[in-house]
Amino acid sequence: MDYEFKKIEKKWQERWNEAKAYKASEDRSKPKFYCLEMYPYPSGKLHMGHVRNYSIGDVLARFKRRNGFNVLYPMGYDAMGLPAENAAIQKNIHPREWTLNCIELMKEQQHQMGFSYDWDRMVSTCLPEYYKWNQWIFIQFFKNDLAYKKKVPINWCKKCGTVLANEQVIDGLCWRCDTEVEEKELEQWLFNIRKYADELLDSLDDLKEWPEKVKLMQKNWIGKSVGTEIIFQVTDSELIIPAFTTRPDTLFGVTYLLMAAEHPMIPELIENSPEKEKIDTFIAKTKKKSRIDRLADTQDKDGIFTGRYFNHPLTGEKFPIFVADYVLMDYGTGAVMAVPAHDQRDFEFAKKFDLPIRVVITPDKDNPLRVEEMEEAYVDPGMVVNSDKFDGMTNENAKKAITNELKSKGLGDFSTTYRLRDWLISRQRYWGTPIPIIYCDSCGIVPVPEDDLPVVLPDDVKFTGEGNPLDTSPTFSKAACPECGEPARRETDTMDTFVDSSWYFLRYLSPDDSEKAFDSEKADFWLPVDHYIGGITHAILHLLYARFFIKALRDLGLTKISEPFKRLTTQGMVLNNGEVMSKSKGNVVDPGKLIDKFGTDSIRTFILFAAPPEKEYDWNDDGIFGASRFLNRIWNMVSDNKEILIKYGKSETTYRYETKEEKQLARAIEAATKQVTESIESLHYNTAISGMMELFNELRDFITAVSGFQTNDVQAALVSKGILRLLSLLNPFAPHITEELWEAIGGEGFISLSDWHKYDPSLLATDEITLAVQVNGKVRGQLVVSSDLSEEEIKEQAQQVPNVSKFLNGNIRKIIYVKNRLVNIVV
RNA sequence: GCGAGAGUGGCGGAAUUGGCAGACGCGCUGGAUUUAGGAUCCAGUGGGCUUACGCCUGUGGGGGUUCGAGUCCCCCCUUUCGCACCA
Repeated sequence: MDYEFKKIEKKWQERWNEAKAYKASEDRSKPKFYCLEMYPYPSGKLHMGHVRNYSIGDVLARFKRRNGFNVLYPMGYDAMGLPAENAAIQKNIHPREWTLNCIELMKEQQHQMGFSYDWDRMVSTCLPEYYKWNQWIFIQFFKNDLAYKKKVPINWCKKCGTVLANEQVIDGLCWRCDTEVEEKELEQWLFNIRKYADELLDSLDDLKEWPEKVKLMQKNWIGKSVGTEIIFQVTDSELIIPAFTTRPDTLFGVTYLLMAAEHPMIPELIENSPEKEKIDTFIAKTKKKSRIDRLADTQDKDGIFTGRYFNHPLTGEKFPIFVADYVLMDYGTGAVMAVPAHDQRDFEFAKKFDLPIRVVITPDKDNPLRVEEMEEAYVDPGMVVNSDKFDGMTNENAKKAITNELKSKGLGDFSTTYRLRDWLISRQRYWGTPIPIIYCDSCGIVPVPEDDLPVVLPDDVKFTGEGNPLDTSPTFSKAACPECGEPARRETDTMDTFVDSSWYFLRYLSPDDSEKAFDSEKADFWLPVDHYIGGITHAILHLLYARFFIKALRDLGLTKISEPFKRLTTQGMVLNNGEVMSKSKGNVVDPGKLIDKFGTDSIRTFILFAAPPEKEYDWNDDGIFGASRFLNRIWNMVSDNKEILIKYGKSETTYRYETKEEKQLARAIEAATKQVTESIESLHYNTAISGMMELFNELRDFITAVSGFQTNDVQAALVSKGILRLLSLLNPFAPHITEELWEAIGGEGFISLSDWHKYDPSLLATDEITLAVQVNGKVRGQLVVSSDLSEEEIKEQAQQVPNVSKFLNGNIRKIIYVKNRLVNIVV
């Protein structure tokens, strides 16, 4: 008979609510612990990924609370974004209505899961009370040169009339209407994240409790590269072309120069070229294929001679200038010095266009590389040759020497470039934060005065699926210039929703504050977040943006901290048959149905037991029966032993345990406490649960083996202690059933707010130890000895073990004893 | 191509500093019991050999270090993830 989980779970959720059991405040008498989960996009339905994410966090929050921490554990909704707008288009429902409805549904399911959030702190980013502060922060950024407007290339869908994010371009086509995406230049708003590139990179080292993998991904994304910028003089011209290189040591091996098709200097360079038309065609072709084909054929290099030459900065020699499709405008300077002997791409290009190849680095100076014999570029370190006065240097030394030479002649300098680009935040969409800017013909770009915030999203808009709905509002874009009062135009772009999520964890600290974005004092108290849990999918973008925000806010004097998240756990995805769960694949497992069938305690216990948090988990329905059975067995064990639990439950009496069974159970209780405690701390919830299962098995074995224990004070108290301990340890995982059983046996208050047990190491010690006895590393028998026996005696006894002696043959070379573990006899 | 992980029973997964591989659960097999439930309880469960005590073998493959290797070192294979012409 299953216990009545539905009734019980509802009962305790209501009790916790009424008592505001998990409310957090700035109580300075206890150490603080900020436990944060990545807030969800409110799709309306919880999916298994959410269940896993929040179960991980909830166990931690409950554990820390019971260990004397003042725990802040909030929840909110990342409520702006495209799905709401699509719902508006498809179902003719306003995004706000759709979103708020979804939030209610989602919140209801989270309540059902029994997560111990402080719901009074809930935040929804789609409300003007929240996005007002996005706008306020934007204005602070704008005033401090962290937000600026610039013409940038973007993905443009003509049919939808909107910009697309890179992820929304699929095989060069618009994800929604399959129209070919154009590259276009548009005036867009950007955040100057590059200003923080160095700090974002360097302080990764301070994040000791982040997964290396995530830090590495961020490092690669920032892509810092140190080198030299060299100025190349165009022959018979005043024009100069700067090029960035990480290999200034190969400067004497340069035999041509390459420029990106988008390079702004090209029109001037080819102005008078007889081949102008051909070059233009090539450039047009290259620009068009950019994103689409560049990904497809990264091997085939193509280019065209511009008809122009440059003079080598140190030798004065004349070399040709090419336009090449593999040179990118948005990295470095958009121009590259080509060294075919020491760069594989240049090598291939030189072969194709029959350009000279000059060896300037060689691995062995007595036996230099021969161009004729080279089948690929030599890119490793070596000795400098054919480089005038730099010959004989190691190439590492030559990097500095050659750069210094260039520097002294005003032809170059040390330089650093980054792969990281500034963060483009403009979106031509409705359901986001309006960018608080007004364009005035006479005053230019003017921020909305802070007193006029928020700039609220208008309702008089049409959702047609084409263009920015904000442009359809007859009123929104009309505004008076804040400076001169003349009629002006309001910005209709909205912000990327990653802006919302870059600081929401600060808003939780004072969600109802109408005076400021967040309370700096509270931020100093609660931040950094002690443990942040979320999907690996956000390893780069969200986590990098949030780190950037905190640093920027710090420099604005609003917070003292430099890193928002102290410890990070990226939980693995929940798959189904090896595939991501998605509506289109029809393989979504609905947690709602499972809650209904098994109860939330079983689901929580199961999902945490199934695999360690960081690992992917391929969903399998069967396993959940195990968790459900486990809880039912505990329920029955408590019911069967109710009398002794009520009688001995609160007893503090300590007893001496005499029998083997008593000693074993007493020890198992402490061992489980130790294991569960340590496993939770290291987030190995699966082994924590197996530890509790072992304790249960020990209790069951004791109850079965020792008849009449109910009437024996020592034994009844021991069983009672064991069961209570089990409930206590289980509570963070299965909070409802444990509260109910706790109450049923006369426990006072909430078990979820009771003190966590410290294990007693003295009870862990045994007076008998079992050793494995090996001969030449192979286990041949076992030896049970008293724990105070000397090493000599143990070695002696080991030889007498029945199955061991026959392998000895009398010639023992060595005996190795590993304390409490084994004896290995080498013959 | 570059970078970072991961390979353990039928399955999910355990294994302190190198120290009895397979904890715990699922599944499966056999048994008990029952107002038949995905119930409960007991026993078994890596492979091979053996009537049995036991023996051999076994953590992707191949070498090595060691009294002893899932764990450390070298080479290879498979696989997942990230980046992908970054000058």
